[in-house]
Amino acid sequence: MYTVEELSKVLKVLGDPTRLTMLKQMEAGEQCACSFVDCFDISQPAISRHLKMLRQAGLLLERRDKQWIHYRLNETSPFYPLVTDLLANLETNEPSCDCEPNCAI
Amino acid sequence: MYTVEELSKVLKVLGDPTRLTMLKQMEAGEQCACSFVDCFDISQPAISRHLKMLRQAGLLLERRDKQWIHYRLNETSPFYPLVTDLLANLETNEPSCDCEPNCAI
DNA sequence: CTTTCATATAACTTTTTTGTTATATAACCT
DNA sequence: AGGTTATATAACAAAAAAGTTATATGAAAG
Repeated sequence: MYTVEELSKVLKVLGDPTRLTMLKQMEAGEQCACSFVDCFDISQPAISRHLKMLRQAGLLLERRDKQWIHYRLNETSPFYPLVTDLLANLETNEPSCDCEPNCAI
Repeated sequence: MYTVEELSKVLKVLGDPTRLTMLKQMEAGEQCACSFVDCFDISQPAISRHLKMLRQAGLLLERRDKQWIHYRLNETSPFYPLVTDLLANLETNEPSCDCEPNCAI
């Protein structure tokens, strides 16, 4: 059971096309932050702030590998079931972002 | 399947404590607009705008009875399953709003 | 050690959201 | 008709969100 405050806070974070697309991409697995920078038409700091919001909502976990930071869905979040359910009903972004990240995965 | 644009738009509308609480109250059935005005600590025009946003997102239907307007969840919305699922996992607001609407229901 | 690359943070601007007060509309009630 | 009640809209102010450029941090590579 979520409280109104905590659920509305998470829904607000989810209610943005950039962040929703980021999550959709992480549905398939870990994503390097650099791949988001390549995919979206906004600046690197803007990407960084979107990721921070998702992290602060507890929806993401990060893993540092050398200079790259990889983000993935936090399966232990109380909102993980909600997130996966939403993503399962979300169309893959067209045209799909097929840019190659310059990290070694 | 929802598109990123339409889902993020609906989640943004849902991502507000006032609107989420309104929906929770409508989970039990139709609610008179006047009862929202009594329940929340914001002005009547603010209530009216929140209801408008929920209506414009297609989440509500309205029924006029004399001077009162009653709102209820739109069961035919493509987002109705999502909304009911969210509300089912949402705590009832404490302290519960037990103000009596002055309409004859 | 200095440069480079990936990412984060700071400072600031623009846009969006949410509230307010004042006013309009619509229905009801003498 | 004229007053009252319920709801909506307009105009505006304050707060929050989302973007930008400039700068900082931290790891890698010469």
